[in-house]
Amino acid sequence: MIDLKFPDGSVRQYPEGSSGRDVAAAISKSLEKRTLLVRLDGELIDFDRPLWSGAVEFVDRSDPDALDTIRHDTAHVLAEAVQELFPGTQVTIGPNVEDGFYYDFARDEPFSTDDFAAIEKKMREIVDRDEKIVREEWDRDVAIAHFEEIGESYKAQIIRDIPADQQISVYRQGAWKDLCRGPHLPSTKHVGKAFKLTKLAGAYWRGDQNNAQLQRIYGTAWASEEDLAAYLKRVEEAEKRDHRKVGKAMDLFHIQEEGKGMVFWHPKGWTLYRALEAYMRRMTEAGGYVEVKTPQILDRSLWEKSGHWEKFGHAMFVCETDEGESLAVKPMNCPGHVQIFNVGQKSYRELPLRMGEFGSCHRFEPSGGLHGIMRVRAFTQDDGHIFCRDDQIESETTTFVKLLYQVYEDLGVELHSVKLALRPELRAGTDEVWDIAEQKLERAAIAAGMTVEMLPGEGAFYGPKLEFHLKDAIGRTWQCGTLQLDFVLPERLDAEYVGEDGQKHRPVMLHRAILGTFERFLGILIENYGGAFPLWLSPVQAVVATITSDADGFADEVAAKFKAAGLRVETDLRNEKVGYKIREHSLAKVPVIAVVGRKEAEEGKVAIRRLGSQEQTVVTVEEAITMLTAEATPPDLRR
RNA sequence: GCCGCUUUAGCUCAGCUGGUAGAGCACAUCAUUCGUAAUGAUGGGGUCAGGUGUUCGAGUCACCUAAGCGGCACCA
Repeated sequence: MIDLKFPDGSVRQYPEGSSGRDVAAAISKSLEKRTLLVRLDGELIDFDRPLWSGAVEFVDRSDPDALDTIRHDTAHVLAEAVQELFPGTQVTIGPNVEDGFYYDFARDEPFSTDDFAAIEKKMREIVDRDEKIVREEWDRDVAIAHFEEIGESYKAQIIRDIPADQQISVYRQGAWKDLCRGPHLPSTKHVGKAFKLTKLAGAYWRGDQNNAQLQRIYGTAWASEEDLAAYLKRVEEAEKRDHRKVGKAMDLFHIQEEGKGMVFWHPKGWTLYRALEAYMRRMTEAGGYVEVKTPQILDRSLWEKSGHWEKFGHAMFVCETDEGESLAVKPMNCPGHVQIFNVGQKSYRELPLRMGEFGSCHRFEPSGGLHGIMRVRAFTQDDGHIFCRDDQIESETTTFVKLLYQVYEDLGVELHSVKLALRPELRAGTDEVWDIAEQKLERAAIAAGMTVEMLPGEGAFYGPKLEFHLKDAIGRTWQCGTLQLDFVLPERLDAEYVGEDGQKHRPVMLHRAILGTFERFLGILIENYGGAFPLWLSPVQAVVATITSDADGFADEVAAKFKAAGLRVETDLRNEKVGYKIREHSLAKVPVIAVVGRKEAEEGKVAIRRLGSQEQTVVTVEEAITMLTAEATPPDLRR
C-alpha cells in the first residue's frame, strides 16, 4: 500500500501501483476528467503513472505547471506533425520556453514559414486523433540501437550522454515516439488548439557553432483560445513600442548602410541623449567619480599588453599610418584609464579612486548580431573604473549597486535580473586569483542584498562580472549595467600604489557601467515609455499651438517665456484647425500642448492639455511655468 | 558569421498566373481663421535595394551582392 497525503491534510492508503487517475476516479468523475497531471511531493508526473507515497495534488488546465506541460506537449505534436509531413527529418530537442516552445529539426531541405499552415493543420489533426501518450522505460542500449536504426542519430547521441544511473524514458503518442524525460499530458486531445507557430530560425546543435545547424521552429501555446488571442494582442501592442519604429516616427535617429551599427542622432534624439547624459554626469560626480577623457585611437602595443589584442583583435577597427604605425580605435576605455592612474605616484590614501568617462568605443560586432541601437558597432559607455584595495571591494560594490539602483529608479526602468558570470575557458590570470575574485564578487553582491543567478563560463577574460539585465518591449533581456572585478589588467599594465607600509602594491580594478551604453539604454527607455517620456527627458516638452492667427503674437510670447524658464518648447502657428494640431502633437508624443486662442491672449492665460488626457487646464502663463518647470526638473535635482 | 524571411514614393503599404507602377498619410500651392485627435481643392514626387541572367517583354521568374527583420552563435 502507498500513503497519499492530500492538500486538505488527510492521509489515505491506496494499493501499490495506483495511478493518479485511479485515485482521482475514486474521488470523483469530474476530478478525473479535468486532471492533467499529478504533483507528487512537488514533482510533476504523468496522470497515468503509478504513484508512490507522498503528498499528492491534482493539476488541471488552470495550473501554471500544466501550461508548461501543454507547451512541451505542443512541441511533441509539432515534431510528430513535421515527421509525418516531411519524412526523413530528424528530431532533436523541443523544450518549452517563455510563452511557448520550440523544436529543433535536422533536415537537408530548408523549412519555410510557408510550411507553417500545413504543419499547424497536421498538428490539429493529431490533437483530434486524441492519441494516448504513454510512458515507457527502456534499456539504454536498446534505446540507442533503436534510435540509430530508425535514423535518429541526434536522439541516440542524447541517450549516450545521459548519465548511466538515469532512467531512459520514451513517450509514445500513437505510432510516434520520442525520448523524453516527461511528464506529459494523458493524450494529445489535452494539448488543445490554442497554439500558433511563430518563427523559424537556425540554431546550432548543442549551442555550438562548430556543430551542424538545425532548423528551429518556434511556437506559442496557451491553455485557452482566449489566452492565445490575448497573448497575440500583447505582442502586437508591444511591437508598436519598438525603438526602431518609435525612433523613426519621432525623428530621433537613423542608421544607414554606410554606417552599419552606427547611429545618426537627429536633433530630437540628441536632445534626449543629452538630457540623459547630463543626468548621468551629475549622478557620477555626486557618486565621487572624477571624469576624464582618453584618446580615441591608441597604439596596438597597448592593446597587446592589456591582452585585448589577443582575444578581440579581430573585432577591433585598426588603422595603419604611412609611417608604418599600427593603431586601434578603442573598443573600451580601461587601458586608457590605467594610463591616467599610472601617471605620478598613487598613495593608498587616494584609494578608492573612481574614474569615469563617457567613452566612445567602436567594435566590429558580427553583422548578424546588430540590432537597432541596442547592439551597435559605435557606442558610448557610461564607463568607470574604480582603483581600490582588496579590502575595499565589498564596500565599493555596495556603493555602486546603490547608485545603480537609484539611477534605474529615477529613469523608471525595472531591473529584470542580476547575473554573476564566472570564469570563461579562455582567460587571463591564475586559478587562485579567479577563486578569490569570484568569491569576493559573490560575497559583495550578497552583502549588497542581491539575489544573483550564476552563469558559469560567461565572465570577462580578466575577471568575473555582475550583469544587470533589463527587458525590452517584447520581453528580450539585455545586459545594461555591469560590475567586473579585475586582478589581471592592473598587473598587465603595471598599475601600482604605495601602501601604508611604504611598499608598492597592485590596486584592484572594478570596471563598472550603469547604463552600459547610452545607445542600448536609450533603446530600452524608448521601448519602456513607448516614446511618451517623462517631462524631464522629453525632447520637446511643450508645443504652444494657436487656434487662430490672432493669437500668433501671444503664442510667441508664451514660448519665449517658457524657453527663458528652461523648457524645450516649440510653437505651432500653422493655419490649421486646433484639432489637427492636437492630433499631430499627440501622435508625436509631446507631453504638453499649450493652446492659445483669442480668449487666452486677452487674459494672459494658456489652456494646458497633457498627453493621454482630454482635459484642459486654463492657467496663467506664470502658473504654467511654475508647474512645468517643477515637473521638468530631473529627479536628482528634486532631492 | 550561420539559418529563414523581407526590401515598391519621405512614411505605411497595394500591385492576380511576367504586358514598361498605385493608395493613404506627408510635402508644395491655393482657398479656409476654425476652441482640443484628421478642412477642402489642385499639384509635384518612384533606376520597384543593387547587379547579372531567362524572355519579344521583368516590380513580378532564376542566380549573385547588400542592408534590414526573426532566431542561433558571439558580446572586452
